[in-house]
Amino acid sequence: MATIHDVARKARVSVMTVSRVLNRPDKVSSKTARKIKMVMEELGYQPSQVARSLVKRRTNTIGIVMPDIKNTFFNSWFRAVEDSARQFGYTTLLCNTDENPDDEMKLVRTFLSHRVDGILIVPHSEESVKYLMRAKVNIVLVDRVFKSLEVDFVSTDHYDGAVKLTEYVIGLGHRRIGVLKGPGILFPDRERYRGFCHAMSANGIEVTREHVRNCEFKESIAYETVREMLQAKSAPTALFSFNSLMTIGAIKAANSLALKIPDDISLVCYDEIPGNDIFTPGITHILQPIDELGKNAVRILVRRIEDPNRKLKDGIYLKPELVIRESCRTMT
Amino acid sequence: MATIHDVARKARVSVMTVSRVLNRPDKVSSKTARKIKMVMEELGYQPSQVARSLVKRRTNTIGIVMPDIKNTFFNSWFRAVEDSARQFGYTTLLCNTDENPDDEMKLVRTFLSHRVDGILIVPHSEESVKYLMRAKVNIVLVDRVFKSLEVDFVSTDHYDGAVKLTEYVIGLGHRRIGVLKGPGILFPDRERYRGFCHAMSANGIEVTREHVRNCEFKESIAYETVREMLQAKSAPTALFSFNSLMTIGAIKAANSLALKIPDDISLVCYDEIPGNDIFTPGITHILQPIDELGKNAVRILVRRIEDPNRKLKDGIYLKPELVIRESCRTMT
DNA sequence: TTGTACGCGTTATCAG
DNA sequence: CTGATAACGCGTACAA
Repeated sequence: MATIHDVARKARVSVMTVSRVLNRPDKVSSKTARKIKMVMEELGYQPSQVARSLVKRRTNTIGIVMPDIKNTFFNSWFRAVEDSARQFGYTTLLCNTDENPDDEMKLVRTFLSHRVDGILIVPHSEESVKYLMRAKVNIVLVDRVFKSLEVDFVSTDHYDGAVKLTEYVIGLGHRRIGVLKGPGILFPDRERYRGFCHAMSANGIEVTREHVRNCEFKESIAYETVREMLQAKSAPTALFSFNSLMTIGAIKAANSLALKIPDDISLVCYDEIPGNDIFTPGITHILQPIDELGKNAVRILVRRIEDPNRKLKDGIYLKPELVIRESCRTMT
Repeated sequence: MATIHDVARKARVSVMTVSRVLNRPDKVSSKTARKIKMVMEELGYQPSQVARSLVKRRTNTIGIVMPDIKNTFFNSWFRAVEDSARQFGYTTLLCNTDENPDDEMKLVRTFLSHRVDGILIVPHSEESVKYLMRAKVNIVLVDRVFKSLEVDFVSTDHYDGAVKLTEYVIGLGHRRIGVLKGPGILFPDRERYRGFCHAMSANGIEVTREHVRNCEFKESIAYETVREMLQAKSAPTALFSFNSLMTIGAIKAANSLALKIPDDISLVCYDEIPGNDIFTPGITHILQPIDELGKNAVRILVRRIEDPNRKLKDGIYLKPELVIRESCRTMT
């Protein structure tokens, strides 16, 4: 691949002049500029970002660390991220952690060695975030917040979403509401549960242990759990699933028992499951402002890249939206 | 961020020795090696890939260019790609083209300037591919093949898939089969249509113009088209949709006319639509070997990176699979 | 308006 | 086994 020297030689000017038509086009006579551009074209010259990065100490890249791009939520989010990043002139490096802390740490290290200008991370472990902070890397946490850490973050108001969803279900007359939650390690999981409990007690309904289940955010576990719950004597009349995978497990469980949604069991969940707009019944769910989550994450990261010493930490919670479909029946 | 010089100074050795513990650990006494490693740890030193890239002329990155990561097919594919790329020691840069040739060209240029070691591209335009070839970049075409170009590629045998699917429908007794295809610009589109036509004529069925429609791979157009087709006097009894978006449009069209799948209209398609494993009726479809498509693309690209002068061009077509669900009725 | 000299962080070469 | 020196391709003073 041609270098700036090749261009300079062929155009019979110094490399500096070539460099200038790239960076300070006004500082070079339009005549030589034209000639140089021609030569660049002929040679198919593309300035080397790697050389440029070395001297400018900026790579114009940002690293994205997430659990799994196959998850609808994450790929939609990434799409918004890539679009805005590109507008700001950044290229995105992407990798998946599968919620594995070791991989997460390794990947973070890899990004560091690539000298990305900043990192957008949907973290699983606090370790990698702390590591990044010690390394003074520009970083924005997405979705999962660690309140004890002084970092920029963008997340959804999961508490609010859970309240909205729970109150909707309660409003329909349900009292025995089953909850499919995670192990309570991640921030969104805890917030959603907090929101659920709040809405319940605010309506004078007791949260019973047997109806609150840890499904590990896994389809298979949710499937078994729901099958068991629905066959119990005091089975819940409605289910609140905290995550798409668990929702899918729940639907399959209901199907396997030949229970109809919403006639036999009502179902609501966080996030939209794939195909929800196509098939019936559509599941009533909490829709996160995914695009905004992406745009804001990039906006905040770019601001920090441009002003690394900025004292103020930005942390925002965006409001989610209740999308009502046909998965709940009214209890009379 | 600490440099190799900082480490060298603090460990009271030359930078060369530090460099060696990273690259030729055997060429340095274990004693000094240990000391140096300690210092690296203390300083949180991460070797700079950008400096390293400059001298080695290798960035250990590969660029992925695709239409849209939100498409299930592409995000699954990318996942397989990222996994294998990482195993080979590469980090992935990812961007979306939305099938826009101008964006595609720009993004390709950006990747070039970042000096990626190779590019995996699901191309829309032949232009960008030619450009890449002229620039002598290592490149593997994925899914969309340009037969006139001497490039490595990995694709599915779309012809074979279309034949299988069409014969299945014909075997069920259908004769009036509607086709929702694209404009015939892209390779898979053309191959699928070729396969369809072959299967039809092999069974002595004429392909009628009115049942072959160009839907531009868009949900909205497919929706309108299918509504129109289904209301015609000699409406098809079965529909073959070439792509997920069009399939969704078709389902919505059938729903809007209160036509049941498969009772009133049978439907088959290429690729699995989101949620197909959850809802009923599941749509009978052609499943591409997505993971293999990803793994092989990386494998071939890596081989070319390691041996850029390799004369032989690798081109492989993987066989797709017919997945039978409940979206077709038998014609008696 | 254009050019010279140096540095960015690493590795390769060649001595010691 | 270890070190000095010269690249790698480009941008930034500072000169001319």
